[in-house]
Amino acid sequence: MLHVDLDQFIAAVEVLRRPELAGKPVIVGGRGDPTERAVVSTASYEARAFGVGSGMPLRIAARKVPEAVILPVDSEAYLAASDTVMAALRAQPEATVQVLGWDEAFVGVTTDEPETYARRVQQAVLDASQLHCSVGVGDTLVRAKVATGFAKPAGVFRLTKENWLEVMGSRPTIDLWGVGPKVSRRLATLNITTVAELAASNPGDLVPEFGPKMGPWYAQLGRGDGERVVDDTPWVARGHSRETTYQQDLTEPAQVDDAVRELVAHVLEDVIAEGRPVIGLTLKVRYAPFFTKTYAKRIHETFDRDLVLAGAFDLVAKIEPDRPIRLLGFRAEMSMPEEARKGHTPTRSGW
DNA sequence: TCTGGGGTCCTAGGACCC
DNA sequence: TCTGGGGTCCTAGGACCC
Repeated sequence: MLHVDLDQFIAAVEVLRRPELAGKPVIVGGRGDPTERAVVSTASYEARAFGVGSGMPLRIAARKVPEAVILPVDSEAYLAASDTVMAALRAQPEATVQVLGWDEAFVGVTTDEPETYARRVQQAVLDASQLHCSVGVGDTLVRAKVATGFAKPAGVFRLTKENWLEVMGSRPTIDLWGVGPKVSRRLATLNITTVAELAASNPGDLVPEFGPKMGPWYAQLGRGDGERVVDDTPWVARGHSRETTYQQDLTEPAQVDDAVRELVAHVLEDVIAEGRPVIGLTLKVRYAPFFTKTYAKRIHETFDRDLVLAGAFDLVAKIEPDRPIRLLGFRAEMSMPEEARKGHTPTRSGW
């Protein structure tokens, strides 16, 4: 199978509609105002050369590259570009397409010449969208996904059982898709620092540290093994949430009340569009300066706005008083159609 | 003048039941 | 008087991804 990933997706879309930006350091984030609390969504190669990367506070990025062009996030434009790209992928002969986000997808296909097929896919995407992409070829989803990292920019790379350890074995575990800073550190306490060491580990040995599911899963990840089937089953959302970081910390209860009403109203719009009842609520609170608490409760299946709002205020009542609040998030979990409980991947989530 | 916003899934521990 | 063992549900929190 193939893993297709657009290069510099957001920055590339911005440059497409503003050609004068080509070759300049472009940073996209927040409302495009580096004095606000926001982070970088994407930086162009030119901006990355200055050490700017996604996730970095916008004001720090602006300080690193004073001459950068800073643009607001325009999700509708990216979604439209994404739809064009995904349609081009689905139009490929015999392709099964599993969308992972705005700018990437797995493409399942049976062919003796995957590199040739990959080049055709790249050309089709370019023709349809004027965007360049990189393609990883693999015999599992994990290997195809990891291969794409070696294909950038605009290339093709193959990673299979045959060359997995040769290519990945000496790399740190954090290079794996699904291993982050915390897990790589915990693995290191078990004397596992490289992919080869993880691949050679006994799955059972990881259970005490990571639990019955995650332990064996990490061992499998180290070998590059796992799912081999691209699944194009439509995604079913588990829930919807809204978060807001306030430019000024909230200090008054009345401010919190207003903020919660607004978040709940927005989430309910999304939930109502899904047409499935709400069964759970979570309130996330980031207290200034920087620690986060979540409060959750289950509720009986309901479509009723007032019941959801009442549940939200049950959770608000648990907020620690006298602490300034920097962020509020509200999530509504929805009941699932029984047949959709397992196995689906989000088609769209952030960037 | 640090640290977005949208998601998914897993785990620990307590409550409660038989 | 002391208190097993299995199970489920719920809340809180952790980790990761794009």
